Amino acid sequence: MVERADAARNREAILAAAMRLIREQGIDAVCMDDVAAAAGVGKGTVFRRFGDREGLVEALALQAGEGWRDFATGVLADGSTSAAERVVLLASSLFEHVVETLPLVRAFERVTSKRGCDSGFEPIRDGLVELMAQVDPGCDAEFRAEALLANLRAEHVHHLVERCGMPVERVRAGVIRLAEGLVAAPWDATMPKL
Amino acid sequence: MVERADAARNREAILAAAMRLIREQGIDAVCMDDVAAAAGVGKGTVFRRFGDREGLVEALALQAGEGWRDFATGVLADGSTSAAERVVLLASSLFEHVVETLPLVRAFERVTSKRGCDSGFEPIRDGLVELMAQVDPGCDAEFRAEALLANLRAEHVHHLVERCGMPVERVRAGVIRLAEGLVAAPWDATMPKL
DNA sequence: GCTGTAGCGGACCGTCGGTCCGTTTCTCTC
DNA sequence: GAGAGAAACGGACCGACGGTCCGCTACAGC
Repeated sequence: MVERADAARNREAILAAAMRLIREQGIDAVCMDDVAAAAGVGKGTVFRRFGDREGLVEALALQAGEGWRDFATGVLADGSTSAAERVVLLASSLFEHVVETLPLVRAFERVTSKRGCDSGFEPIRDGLVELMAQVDPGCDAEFRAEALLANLRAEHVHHLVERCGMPVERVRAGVIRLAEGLVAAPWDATMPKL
Repeated sequence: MVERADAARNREAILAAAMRLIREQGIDAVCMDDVAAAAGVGKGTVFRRFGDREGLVEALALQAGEGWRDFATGVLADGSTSAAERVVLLASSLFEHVVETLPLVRAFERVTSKRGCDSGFEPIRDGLVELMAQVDPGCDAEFRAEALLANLRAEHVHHLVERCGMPVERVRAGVIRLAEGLVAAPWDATMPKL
């Protein structure tokens, strides 16, 4: 059974309304009634579509992260660049994605019981672990990948920018240097400073 | 005016009850009525003492973190060890504290609007930044300190242990190697692998 | 003991996530 | 185009929970 036309229309309206509200007010200030009202539908419709609050935020994050996920998948599949380069590329592109959709990704991190910066994120995480292992076989690649990802959590980025007052540019530079440092072979005298 | 005897008794009872409930069930499953009932006091008493939910969790975190804060303050003041050694010592001791009180620190991170793994944490954070600057003048010490702390968030540790299935010992080793790596001078050929 | 006041407790309130079910609307078939 | 059946709708409703209020209690100072 294909999705009914009105159902599809409502789905889009709800996603758009929720996205706008969360961007404007932050997840904690947005309740499901607000979303329903802003979308011009009944509350029951929101829950019918998305199950619960978590489902709605997850659907939003999935939608917002689609472009980045495609890009990242391409990076992982691209054999023409070194593993180290690909790690840096993944980190910087994820950073851009997180910065651009900060309130949403933050909402997702807060609300979901799953981890990761995005839904459907696991294959990319696993790819990153694999790259880390290629760069330095014998290291704890999983721990290292997670250490990098910890610096890319929306909550962490938000903390650096809002609470520590770092400009986004400075955080970007730090993230890239950190990624470079994590994939620089320890014996490499040209390892950039973090 | 000194705190009245019954008030002090109730304060302790509430803290103990809340601590136990959060440890047993996690912060999300514990409501304020439960805490009041478990402490054998009225709900109003809980709110009178601690203001709100956040205040209660903050008081708990403050109490639980007291020992570690004292230790860390001592480490910062100890001039007989190198900056690099002190960074590693701070990281490993904080890791132990976080592991030992995981549910509580996690609750604190979730509930509070402040950041940091603990209340009264800022001076130690600042000391860590200072140490990073000593180790490598010219680096972005604040970013580097935060990068280390990001790996010591209760949520991150919980993620590694519970979701990734890493034994605590493995995470501990990773954290220590990461700290060592962050304070190893880039030109140092003996830098340990992360 | 008496008294003033800090403290107590639990009924009460508003909000919000989630459910339910009578009504509406779409789509498929003839 | 009309009728039937299913899918979707919507908002009244419910239970849980954080937080408040205020009449009552009991501690501490005299």
